[in-house]
Amino acid sequence: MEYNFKELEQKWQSRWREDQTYKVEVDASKPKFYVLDMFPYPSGAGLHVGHPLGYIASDIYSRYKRSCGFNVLHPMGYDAFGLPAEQYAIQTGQHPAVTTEQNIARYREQMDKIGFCYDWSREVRTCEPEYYKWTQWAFLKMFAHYYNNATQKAEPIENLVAAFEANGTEGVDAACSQQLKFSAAEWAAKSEAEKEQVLQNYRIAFRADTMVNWCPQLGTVLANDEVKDGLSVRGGYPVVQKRMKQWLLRVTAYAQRMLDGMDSLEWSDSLKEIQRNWIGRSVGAQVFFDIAGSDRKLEIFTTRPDTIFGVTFMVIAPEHEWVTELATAENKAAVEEYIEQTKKRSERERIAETKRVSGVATGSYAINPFNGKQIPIYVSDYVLAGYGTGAIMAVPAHDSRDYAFARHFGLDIIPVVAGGNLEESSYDAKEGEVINSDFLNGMDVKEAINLMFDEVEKRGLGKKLINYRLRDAIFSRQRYWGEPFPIKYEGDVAKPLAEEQLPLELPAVENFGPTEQGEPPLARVEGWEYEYSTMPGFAGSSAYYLRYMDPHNNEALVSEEANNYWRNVDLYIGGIEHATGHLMYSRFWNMFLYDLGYVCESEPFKKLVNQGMIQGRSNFVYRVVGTNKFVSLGLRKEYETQEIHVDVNIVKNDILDLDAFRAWRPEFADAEFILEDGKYVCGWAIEKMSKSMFNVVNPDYIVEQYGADTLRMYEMFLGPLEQSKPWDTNGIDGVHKFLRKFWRLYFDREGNLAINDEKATDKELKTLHKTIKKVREDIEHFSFNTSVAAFMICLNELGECHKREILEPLTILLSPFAPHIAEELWSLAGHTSTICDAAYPTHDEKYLVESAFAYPVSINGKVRFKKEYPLTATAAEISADIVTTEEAKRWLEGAEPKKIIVVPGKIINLVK
RNA sequence: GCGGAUAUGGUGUAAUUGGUAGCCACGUCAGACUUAGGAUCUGAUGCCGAGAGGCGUGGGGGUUCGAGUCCCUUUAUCCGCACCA
Repeated sequence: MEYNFKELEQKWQSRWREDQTYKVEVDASKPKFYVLDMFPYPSGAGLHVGHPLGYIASDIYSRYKRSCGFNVLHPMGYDAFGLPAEQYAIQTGQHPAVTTEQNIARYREQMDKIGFCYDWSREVRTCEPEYYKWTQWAFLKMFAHYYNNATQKAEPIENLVAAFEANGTEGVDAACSQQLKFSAAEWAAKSEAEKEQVLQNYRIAFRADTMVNWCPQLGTVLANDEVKDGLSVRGGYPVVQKRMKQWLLRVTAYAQRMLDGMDSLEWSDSLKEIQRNWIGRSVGAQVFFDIAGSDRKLEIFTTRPDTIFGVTFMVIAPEHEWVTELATAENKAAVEEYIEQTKKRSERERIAETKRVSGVATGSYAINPFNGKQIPIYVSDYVLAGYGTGAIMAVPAHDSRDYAFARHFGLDIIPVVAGGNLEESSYDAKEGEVINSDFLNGMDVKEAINLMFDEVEKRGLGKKLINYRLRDAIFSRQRYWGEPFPIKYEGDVAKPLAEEQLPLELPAVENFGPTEQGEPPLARVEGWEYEYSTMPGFAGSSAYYLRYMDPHNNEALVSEEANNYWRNVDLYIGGIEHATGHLMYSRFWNMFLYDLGYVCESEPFKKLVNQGMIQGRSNFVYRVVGTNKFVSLGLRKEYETQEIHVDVNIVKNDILDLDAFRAWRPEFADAEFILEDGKYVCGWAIEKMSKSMFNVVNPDYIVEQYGADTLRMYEMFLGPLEQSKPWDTNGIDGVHKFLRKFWRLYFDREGNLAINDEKATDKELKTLHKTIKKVREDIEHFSFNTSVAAFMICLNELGECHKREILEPLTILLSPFAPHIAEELWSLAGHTSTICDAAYPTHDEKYLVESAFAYPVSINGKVRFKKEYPLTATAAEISADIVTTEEAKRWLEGAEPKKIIVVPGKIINLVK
């Protein structure tokens, strides 16, 4: 019987579907395990061969865990709201719901062919009202809560109102946009609208007038993680800064908890580092500087209060609220012109020109609170409005940016820390002896910083403060294809809908572009009395892992019972590109729900593995310039040639299929070839997988040619999961050959089923148990490439063997990797239940002992011995030969260098 | 500029975590079978050398009986952040 992968893969896929083999329920009798893939955005292009990499890894792990006796939750769904579908709708008039539906069908079809063990009864789609009801619900909860810094958790906004009524802001320590100060009487005197205005300063979901990333081409604002190098991540359009009224989420309230929480997570260090940088915690001092001739005080933030005696000027951002006020009559024109100039520059230009020094004096002066010196105040765009207070004290001697500015404008540079060469550059290091600084002189920098924190506070000039680079997340998008906000307006006052009114469904529209007045598409909907913006892409993906636990519950996001059982994700697999977006928002969202008692774990994803990206491997042909002749790679130097991308699907092992090439495009129909050794060899390069480079390899094509099991194993065999690597179809034969060989183990040379009950030899048992140990350990360590290699070694060692005692455990061992062939062989061996219910084999140590190494130290250090043990030797017998380090030492002193020290496994380290 | 990662045959990679470098594959070469096939099987294959032998994990240095692995230094590539005070 031949290995007919097509037939048997279809057979088992439909059997799994009919039997609902992979459907799971809460089962208190078994330990749970939750394996999750980052759900895909269903784009029109379908899946290419790189997408399933992580899915295959998680599938192998799920099947393995299940086989080890765990109740495994392994769901899949779609992140279905988003920009591309809407952009497509604007161009074609096709409703995003329609194209999304089509794309999902295509994705599902492609995924099914690979044989994943998802519980599809739990599928979620973020664009469906039953799902986004809970996205809106969470938003309402955030609107109704504030973050209490004292208790370090979210609390109902009513508590805050009660506090205001009792004592005003006195004693309130809450996360907010601005520090406010008012008494109980002042609070009582406010109108409803004014009170709401104040509360917006504290709500976790709130509306505010802020600087946003505005993308004119997309017609919407974007969050920081959706902008890269001044361009939108989706589409690559320029982004400008603009002041607008927007919904935001107060993620900054959770900055410290997100930092602390990371200690307990099994994430890669590099990913944790990216999140730490993004949060950007820095400890410093807030200091108020008097302004000469004004009762205003300029508030700044500095991490180097020790350098305050070296301050020679101040700088405020062009967007600083006092800019025009600080500009004196004679400087007003210059300041205003500078502000105008800055406004015109896009974010991208600003980034590109970071080395250019620009700025202008306001004409006003500040007073150094420590030495009374008057220092000029400048405006410059090297100070950012969004960080700290938008104003700095400049210490040119010890900050390179201040140094460049001072040099450019000829300002004083006063050293206050000994070290460096100020003729050339500033001395930024946080070490050395403090000089020119009154009472700080002679101290070490770190000592001085700490003293200054106390000193600033003691003199009433400010206080020690922790600043985060993390910004509150902008939560509205001026787009159609997203969750509507369950918010109405009375005047300018936001009124939330009641929970019972959810979901607020997205209405149908005809035209997906902005209105003539520049309003979002929802403004076109007649009778739409709610917010016109919709929620951003990350809204729907922030809590989807919770919904999978209980996807059809209409009473709660997730029932307490389901949540207490499944708790959180044990293994999360996905791309690193979500490091600062989804993975931050999800943690924030989950922590918020945890504070409110809706979920039982504060961290959503215990262990996270980032699979690498699969790049494309392009192939080239070389056309002799001006002809329709194509020259093979090795001979191209002899001609003047032009390199042309050729479809990788008509190239095999870099050899071009000449007929397929002629048929590929009409202009090549009468192509001639200059061959080497009768073949046309193509050139190649590693590039991004994209249609324009003809290097997209479709998984369906591979499944068609080799079968899903081969695709699964080959993707794993390609290299370590975390590593990015090019897709290279050359080499897939090796894996396919392995599966065919595995298949043949069950049959004799005539093709008859030949599995028998003969007793296995020690050698065969040794091979089996070695393989079991290796494969199990490799799966646990996500080292799937080496486990595939272990299977191949096993087969090479086994040769021809039809023994049930060997084949059955091997088949179970293989089943997570190649489930279809394993199922088929399992049933051929006479089993009626599916193989995924079979217990995963465990190894027996007694078959593993083979040989031991010894490295005694001879006089010249060159002697090495190896001792072989018979297969039947036990670990105990080998241990008897071990000479401990102490004994070895004594023995070495006796200078008998040829004696052997034997150590199985671990080798002892000898000291001469 | 700051932070992180990586570097091993013609190619993808492996190495008991300091212990025989190159497992397993691809590719290549040779052979077998064969109504020449993109099938199957066997063998060889790091480099130099006829050989003995020598060299060899990006480069240089160090620790060690012993280094791909640890330390210092340097180069290249990739990723993240980037006027964050």
